[in-house]
Amino acid sequence: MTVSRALRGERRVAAALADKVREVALRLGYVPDPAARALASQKSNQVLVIVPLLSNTLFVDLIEAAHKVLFAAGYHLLIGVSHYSAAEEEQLLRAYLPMRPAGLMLTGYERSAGSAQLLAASGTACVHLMELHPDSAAARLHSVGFSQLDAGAAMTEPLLARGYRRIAFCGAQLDARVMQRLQGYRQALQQAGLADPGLEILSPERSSLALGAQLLDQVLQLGGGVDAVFFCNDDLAQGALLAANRLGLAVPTQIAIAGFNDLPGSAQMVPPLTTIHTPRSAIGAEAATMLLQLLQDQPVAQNRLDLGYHLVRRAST
Amino acid sequence: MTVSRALRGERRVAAALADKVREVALRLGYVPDPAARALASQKSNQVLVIVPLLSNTLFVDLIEAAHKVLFAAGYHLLIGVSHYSAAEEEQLLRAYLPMRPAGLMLTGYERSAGSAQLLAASGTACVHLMELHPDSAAARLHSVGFSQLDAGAAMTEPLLARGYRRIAFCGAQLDARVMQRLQGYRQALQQAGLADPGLEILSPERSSLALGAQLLDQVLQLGGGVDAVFFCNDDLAQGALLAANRLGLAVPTQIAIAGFNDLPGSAQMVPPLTTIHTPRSAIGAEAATMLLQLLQDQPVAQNRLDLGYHLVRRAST
DNA sequence: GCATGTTGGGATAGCGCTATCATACCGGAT
DNA sequence: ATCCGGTATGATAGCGCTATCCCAACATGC
Repeated sequence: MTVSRALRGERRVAAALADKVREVALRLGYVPDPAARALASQKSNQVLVIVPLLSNTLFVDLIEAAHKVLFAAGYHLLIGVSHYSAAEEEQLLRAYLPMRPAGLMLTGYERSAGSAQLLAASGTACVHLMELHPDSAAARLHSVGFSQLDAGAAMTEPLLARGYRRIAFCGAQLDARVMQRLQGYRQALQQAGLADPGLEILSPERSSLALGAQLLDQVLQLGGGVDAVFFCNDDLAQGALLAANRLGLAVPTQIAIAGFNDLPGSAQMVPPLTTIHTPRSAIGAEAATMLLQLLQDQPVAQNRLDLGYHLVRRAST
Repeated sequence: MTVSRALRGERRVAAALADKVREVALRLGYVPDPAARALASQKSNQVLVIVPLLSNTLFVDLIEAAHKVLFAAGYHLLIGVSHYSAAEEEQLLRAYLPMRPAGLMLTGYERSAGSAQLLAASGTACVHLMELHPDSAAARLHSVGFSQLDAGAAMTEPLLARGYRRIAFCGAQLDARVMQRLQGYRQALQQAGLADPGLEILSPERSSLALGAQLLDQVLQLGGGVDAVFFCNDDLAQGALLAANRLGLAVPTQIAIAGFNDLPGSAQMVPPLTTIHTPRSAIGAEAATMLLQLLQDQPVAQNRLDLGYHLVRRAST
């Protein structure tokens, strides 16, 4: 018992004894068995993270930052990929929750009834990423992110201010966050009296460069003097920029193109892409810190942490 | 004991009884505790995968494919990211090996002495990804991939055949696989009597679009009529293509650009990028299958599985 | 008829930790 | 000298499974 306590730093063990224990453990190469720990204490040192995709830098940034904070605190990440499917997410929860993860990090709030039930039944501490919970008074929920709706407006308004009048919106994937950005775009256009549902092009397909090119094509077929396009994601916008290049369309003079997320390649594009920079690493790190506080029964300063975003003006608009 | 056996399908349990057990387990929502299983059986159902990076589609493809095969067999992935650092890899092994993963999937063969020792001491089944082991007779080692050296030559030779004479090589990261591709490039040039160490530009930095642009700059400063550049990675090549576009350099007429790996964006570039397509998903899936055979003590058909690669000729050369 | 499998089911004893309660010890108040 | 509360250490009993041995029941071959 004393060794167990000394190594975990739990309760008080005389400093001299604790040092000796650690020294001997090191010398013998003794490492506590995580399985036995988990069995005896009824909780593991794993934190389950479920992201929609791994092939988007966005989520990788989140994971890397969270890993750094949690690994330093002795926790390990168990990474699940839901492919934007509530059913797959539920399947992952069903598979991983029995491992009694110490905590959870989930993306957004949209999930199946089964998932919600599993989560409630497990009672595991959970932090939600990317989206803030709409109800700021929901004290039981923890979230770190920014307002996707505001960010959508924050891209649209400057475009309006610059004089663009027929601004199309291209969305793919159509997950909750994309729809919120769309909502922000709509509100901004409405406020300017320029709303037109015909300017919205939505596709349920996975976001990609190739799809960006296709969506630009659709925009061009709209006619009616579309002078700017707000893509819900930099992937799409990059694809559109390349397509414009292929078609000999001048950006931004013939058509302006804007994206969202500020992915690595966006600054390199020709012309460089105007986009909204989102603080993925900070979200991952802060969410991990919040989870750690939850796990250690420390008071959490804010259960709804808004990390904002900012507009990055480049030459594509 | 009978329930345990019925649920695992281990040994023979009367079919009727086994069905009944499963039915009751389902009804009660009973799921065996993985920690208790791990403690009693001295092995977990987790497979540790260590990749250099998550921000490269290459490794994500590997992981997704391996996950699919292993998840279906009841195993879970424990993903570690080494950032191309042998020290970080060792740290990950030190953290994760005590969890007694059922198996391991590692990238390449370069690792620290400490890592090698940990691996040997653990005796865990291990499959190596991407690179084939140079010694095909090393029966104890299991690998799935392709010859990086041959692939390097397979890009260089067609360039020579097309009449390019001053072919530069740009490499970043400089991990083992990049160096093998470089070797293939060298051999091809030597065979053609066109070798020139001055045409090699190597940078230890992380591969990125921005670095690709910088490396292209360096190539242009070489002078001497460089007519083609083989980038060790599509990231770099894409960056170079964009940079050429910015500089008003015509590709491929003024300079031809080739990459490696056939990443998603490469076909979308202007002009589309000539590259080597590598079978990442197949490697992940086959490696997982091989590991599964190892875990179930089934005979493994080949302990060194060559999945090849192929040249994708596009307009950038 | 008996030794010799073979097969399905069960009893027992851990796996290596931690929760919990007990105890020893110490200084200070009575 | 006794009592008492607080603190450091220790004894005990599991956590929920599986490895292993055991046994009953029945089949097989000579």
